[in-house]
Amino acid sequence: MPQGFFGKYHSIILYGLSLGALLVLMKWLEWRFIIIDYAFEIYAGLIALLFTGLGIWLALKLAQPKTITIEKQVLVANTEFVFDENCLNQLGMSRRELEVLQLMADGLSNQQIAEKLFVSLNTIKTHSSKVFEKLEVQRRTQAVEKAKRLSLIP
Amino acid sequence: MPQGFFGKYHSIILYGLSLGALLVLMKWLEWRFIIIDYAFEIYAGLIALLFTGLGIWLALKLAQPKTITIEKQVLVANTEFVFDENCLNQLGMSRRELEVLQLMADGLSNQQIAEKLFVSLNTIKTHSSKVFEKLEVQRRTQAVEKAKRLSLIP
DNA sequence: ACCAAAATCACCCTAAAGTATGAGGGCTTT
DNA sequence: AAAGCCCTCATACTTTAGGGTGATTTTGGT
Repeated sequence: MPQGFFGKYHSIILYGLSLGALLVLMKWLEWRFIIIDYAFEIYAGLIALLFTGLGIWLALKLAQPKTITIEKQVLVANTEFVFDENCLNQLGMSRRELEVLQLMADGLSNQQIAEKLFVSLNTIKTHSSKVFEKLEVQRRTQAVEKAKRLSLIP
Repeated sequence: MPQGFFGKYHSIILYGLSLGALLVLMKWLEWRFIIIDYAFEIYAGLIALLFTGLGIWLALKLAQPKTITIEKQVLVANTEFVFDENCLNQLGMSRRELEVLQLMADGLSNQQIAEKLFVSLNTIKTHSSKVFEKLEVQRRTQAVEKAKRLSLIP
């Protein structure tokens, strides 16, 4: 702010300085040639100047800065994955179905998923079918692709 | 410049005019009614108050708002995809095989890939088998997953 | 022009995936 | 208590995927 301050408010500062210079000049003239009749006006001017400056200073100091949020797009290789539960509910997907979907995305076969979850192959088939329905896809590769797009899985 | 001058510095001009007007007013008041001992102090206080307010107003009007720029990082899905040709050659993957792999990643069935590439289903099967060999996987879901990890496909 | 790699296709077979339907038990909501 | 959802499992069937082998044609490079 130090150098920016003069840059931004140089008009006001110059105004102040010139007014001050003018007053000094007038005072000098007054002293030189004129009787001090206008002392009051001069003082008033000085006070006005001073407190104008004070007001400006106050305003600049106390003004709460406006925050401008600039969204900077950053390409991140692998972002922290935030699970979109809203989307999950919206699709009506159950926990178990999501679990199966995740394992599907890991490239496991239905048989492997069944073993991993200690259920039968048929159960996994049922789950995967429902997942395909809810994701409106026909194949597991499509399901995985779509689930990733919807942030259901990393 | 004439109207531009006023446009740029009208605040300053108004300030000057109002200062002058105030002085005249006070002088007039002084003449008219009051001879008080502490007239000067009162006037000075009024002036200080008034011009402090004026300064504040000026600062708020003229100063471009103090801004705090917050750069919010927006995570953008890896738009720029840099294809790793080295890896491709290292694996001994051919163009056509990569093409099949890409379509596989889009969730297409072998039949759909065959239609899209104007070749027979058996050809696609041959290609996909070779892809699986070279990627050392057993299923297409695994192939897609690994290919993405290796930056062979977006 | 030749060789190697790539691309194409076919056939057969098995495994896996996917569809459809039904059914029973557990849980929550109404 | 009934309704509804979820999870489970089964059976039967169709489709797709994948492995293996072999063959022909294109293509790219020395």
